[in-house]
Amino acid sequence: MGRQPCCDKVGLKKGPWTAEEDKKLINFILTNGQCCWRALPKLAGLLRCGKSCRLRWTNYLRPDLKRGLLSEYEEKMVIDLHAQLGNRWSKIASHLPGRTDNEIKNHWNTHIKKKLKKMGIDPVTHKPLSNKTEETQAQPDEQTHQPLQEQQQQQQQHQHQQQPIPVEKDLKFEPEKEQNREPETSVESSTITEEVKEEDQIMTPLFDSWELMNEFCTDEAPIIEPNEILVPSAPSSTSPTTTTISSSTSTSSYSNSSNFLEDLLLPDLEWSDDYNDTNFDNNSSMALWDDDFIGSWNSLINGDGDRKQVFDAPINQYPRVIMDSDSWDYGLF
DNA sequence: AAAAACTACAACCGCGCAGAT
DNA sequence: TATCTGCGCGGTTGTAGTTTT
Repeated sequence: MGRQPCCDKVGLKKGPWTAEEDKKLINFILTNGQCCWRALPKLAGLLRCGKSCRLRWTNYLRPDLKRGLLSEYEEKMVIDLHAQLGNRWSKIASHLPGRTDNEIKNHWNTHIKKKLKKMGIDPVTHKPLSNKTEETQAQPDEQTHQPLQEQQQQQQQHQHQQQPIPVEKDLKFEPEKEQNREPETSVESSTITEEVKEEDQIMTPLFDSWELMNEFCTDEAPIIEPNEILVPSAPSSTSPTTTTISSSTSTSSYSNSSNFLEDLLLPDLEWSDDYNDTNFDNNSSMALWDDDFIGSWNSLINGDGDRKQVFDAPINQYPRVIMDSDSWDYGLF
């Protein structure tokens, strides 16, 4: 009958994670991969519920995460996607590799909302704010927020002009469609989209195509097995070859010890023999953990300075993560 | 210098869905 | 088929850090 409960919650620790706990979690996942979250805490020696472990891993410790503030480009993406999808943060996050739904949600609530309001845009409807809507609609709408596109669909349905677009269609980010929007329904959105499109051209090397991005979903990423983790070991002038990742910093008030991952039972993290044999061209070779990324993670975990600064680089300088389905086929993951 | 107010974000909570039994 | 759990999602809370008074 059914399954065992997630956790008995008795004697389980709550609140901020400590460096020690992070160490255990990382260590366990790197060694064993992600197994079922329910069993993980026990196996990893953690007094946490599986849910908490999953959250900690997916939102903070996962190696393919970008850290730091969202770039302007990412912000625009979020705004545009929010106009289409509403508060479906995980869907929005799936379009922004390396970003988590939690991160985007927080950023939306703390930064973007204010920004839009300042610009005179209703962050809920993405329409220009009138005094009336600002005062009387903002709060109630928040509860019953409908994505702009859905509102449009309803309008369209109402007008019997065309068949409704299936909701799932929303999940595809289609810049072309943006252009076809009726101006009065997405003034800001289309403006943003145009800017995004401009940037898109610049960003093409990162996001090979919108199609590619649409297909990428962090949630769909295969489980990373330890023997599948690729870490460059080739000498680099800019980054040490060591894969040592040291003590983490976070709100969990980590120690400044730089020996964090020295203690980890890291699997042999070496170049895969296949690494240079992939069909990626060398200039755009991708790895889960490339030099820059390892450096960034080192910085993050070492706590050397403001972690936000570590990633305060243009998006095209972010470490790349596997995001095209072909990659899975070549044993990189 | 200290207290209050504000900000940012990690973490928690509760719910719903999908799948296991 | 019914029951129950695992997991993921979105909303909310707690708290550390920062700024203002």
